[in-house]
Amino acid sequence: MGEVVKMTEAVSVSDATLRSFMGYHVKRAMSVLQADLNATLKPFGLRMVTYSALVMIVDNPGMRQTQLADALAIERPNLVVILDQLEERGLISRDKVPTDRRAYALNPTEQGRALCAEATDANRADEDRLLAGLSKEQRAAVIAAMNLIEQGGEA
Amino acid sequence: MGEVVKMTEAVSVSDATLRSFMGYHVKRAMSVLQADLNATLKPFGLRMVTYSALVMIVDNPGMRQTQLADALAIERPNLVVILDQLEERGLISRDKVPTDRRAYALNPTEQGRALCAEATDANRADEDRLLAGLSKEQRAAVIAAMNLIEQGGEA
DNA sequence: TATTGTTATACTCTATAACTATA
DNA sequence: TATAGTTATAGAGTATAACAATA
Repeated sequence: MGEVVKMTEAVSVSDATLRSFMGYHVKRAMSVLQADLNATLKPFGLRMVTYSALVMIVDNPGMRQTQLADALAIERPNLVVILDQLEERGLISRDKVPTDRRAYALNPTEQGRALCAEATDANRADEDRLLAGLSKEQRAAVIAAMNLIEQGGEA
Repeated sequence: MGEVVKMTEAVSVSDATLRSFMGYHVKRAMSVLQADLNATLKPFGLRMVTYSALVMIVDNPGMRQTQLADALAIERPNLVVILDQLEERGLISRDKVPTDRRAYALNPTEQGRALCAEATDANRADEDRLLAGLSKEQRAAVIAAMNLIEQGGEA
């Protein structure tokens, strides 16, 4: 350990270098978005992942677990626990596929559809509040930029 | 704009509902940005967090651990391990503060400053590549939007 | 042999309580 | 009492190998 060099008091901290990096800002924004989203979803007994999985199953009834894992960009083993939770709560069912006895067809229950619709409305309202300072065009521009970044990673 | 995420067989999966949510896109973009950034930092023996901490210390020599934790929005206990790594590699030092014997002043070493500059250059080049499809104005607009989201979370 | 869903496991990241030594 | 740094720990999130049943 060193000797005495410097001291800081009630001083402002400069993030001059980091501020010019996109990753820095996206990480911080993501942190807020995720916390906000999870708080909104909590009354429904859902988290960001479980909600995303439920939405996908409602939008694509009959899909298989491997498809869902690919679509959500998560690993198959990690999806199992998520689906267990949704199934235990009676929001989805794993139905046997007659043409392939290894696979399950994922389907939403009536309750699952209803909860999904409510959660989606709550979510929409929450994001509208959070993004109130942005015009529809600005919002679309940000989403386009995010998509571009996502594509760039594959190249 | 396509709604198709992936083709596992002859079947397309629709993410129509999720596509309209900002959180969905920011999460996916963040995943790419972080993977990309960490790959760029690997040759320097740094990760995203250790790099961020190093940059902050270089930009704000003498700052204390509590200040740094606040600035990076991470918990104090988690910062300890990060600083341990930077200190073991001789990139920073924890120097005693004469006016407060509880605290340490964080300072970069010469080696730390040098590595920080190299890593920052590599980072800049990497982000320029990833964001090549965006004009400077578009980039600034995205960063402004991210800042707005970050502020909104506090309200 | 390859694939579907599963189990077990491990590694990172993050969050909280409580300790020590100072203030 | 309160604060700075630390320790221990627990919870998410994420990644890989390997297994049983089936293709």
